[in-house]
Amino acid sequence: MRRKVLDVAEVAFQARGYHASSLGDLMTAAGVSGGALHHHFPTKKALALAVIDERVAAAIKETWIAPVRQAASAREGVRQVFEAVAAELERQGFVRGCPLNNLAHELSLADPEFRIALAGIFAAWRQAIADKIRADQQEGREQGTDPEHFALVAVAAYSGAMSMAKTEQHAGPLRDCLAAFERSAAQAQSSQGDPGARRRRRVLRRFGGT
Amino acid sequence: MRRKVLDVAEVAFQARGYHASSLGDLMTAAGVSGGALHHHFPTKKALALAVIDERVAAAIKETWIAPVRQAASAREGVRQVFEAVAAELERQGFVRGCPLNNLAHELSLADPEFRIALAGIFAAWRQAIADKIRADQQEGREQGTDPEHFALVAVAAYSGAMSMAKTEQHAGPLRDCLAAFERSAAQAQSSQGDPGARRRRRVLRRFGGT
DNA sequence: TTATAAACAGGATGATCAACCTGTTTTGGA
DNA sequence: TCCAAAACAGGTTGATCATCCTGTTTATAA
Repeated sequence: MRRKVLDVAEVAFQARGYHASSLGDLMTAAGVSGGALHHHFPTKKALALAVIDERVAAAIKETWIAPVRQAASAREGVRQVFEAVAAELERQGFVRGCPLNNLAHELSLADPEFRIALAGIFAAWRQAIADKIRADQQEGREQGTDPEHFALVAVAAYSGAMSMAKTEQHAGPLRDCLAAFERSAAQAQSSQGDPGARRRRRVLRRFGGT
Repeated sequence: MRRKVLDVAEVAFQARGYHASSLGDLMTAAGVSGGALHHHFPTKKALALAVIDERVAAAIKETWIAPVRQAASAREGVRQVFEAVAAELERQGFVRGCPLNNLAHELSLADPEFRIALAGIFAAWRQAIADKIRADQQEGREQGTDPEHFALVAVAAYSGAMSMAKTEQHAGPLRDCLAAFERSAAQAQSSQGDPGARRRRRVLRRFGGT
């Protein structure tokens, strides 16, 4: 019952937003009485916090954190996620937007508890990518890359591209962002002829080695 | 009177969002009677459309489009805007987020008219940056850059970084994004040792020149 | 079996909302 | 000066909202 309410609330908050989703709507959609809902979630805010902590965080983990960890490298992981999300949007023919960003925009300024919960998910998201960059570096790749900067730009570009994709109802921005990312990756690879980068890599391989 | 209502609505929609701002709040804040408000804006939706068309579009023009056009180059313009916005946020000590993105997330799926109005602003924003890249190219710069890709990534990175800045209530993400951008620009410049790029530049300078 | 609490039902409540409507005032042109 | 239209006032309406309250059922453990 609690699970069903969370299912319905997750979908409704994602599709219509927090304020536009009334508890009456959720009760009807979930087939739940007011008493039951009030028992599990005394207030609407409590319900939203549960959705954020249990569902939105899980969505980021499944969509982003796990694939990036499993990928051959951070760049390859980011590329795969962009590709997978764009493909899924094209398959669905509809863009609902990023669950985290959708709620972050509506609720970050509404209540400090919302804001902190949402900020924590952003932080975990970025850290997973930065950690992957650091792992790459320990294996000799990505010597000139700042892990935090890379993670921030990846998350920011994804979030912003998804914003536009949602507004335009088209996966194009995600595709273009992916294309730009791949082009810059190719450029970075070709510019490894940069003498500074090559020297730095040798040094770090010797000093930071296994 | 109409102007005062728009002023108040712009601030309220930005700070609390569309659904969380009641017409009663706006009437009180603007010192306007219900009849006056209903006279100028028959429905709440009409008011929101006016805010989008007249205020949000103007904000993007002032903050982004005009500075980019006036800048020495597209990259320099983007850099300046990031710098100016980050400095302003640090001065205010509070992050309200990007007006366009705030409304885009809340309203894009709520109503097709909202969505189309918002998508138009995004398109104009991107086109101004892409046009500046093309102008740069006619002057011999940015030969290897795709104008649309560059514009999309700039807007996406800004939007996403601002999302995080709003959620974290800190300008850090904007600063980090700017730092990553400047680093990649330096890298791109150093990799202009790429023989193809150098040759292309000479050719275009001769052909497209003044 | 019985005691106890959790889970749930269904409705009541007061507040708030957007929209609307009927008058009154102000403005601008003839 | 006169008239018509725009601008505005102030209150009403019916709907909807989140919350809460009183019972009833179900599960758990002694």
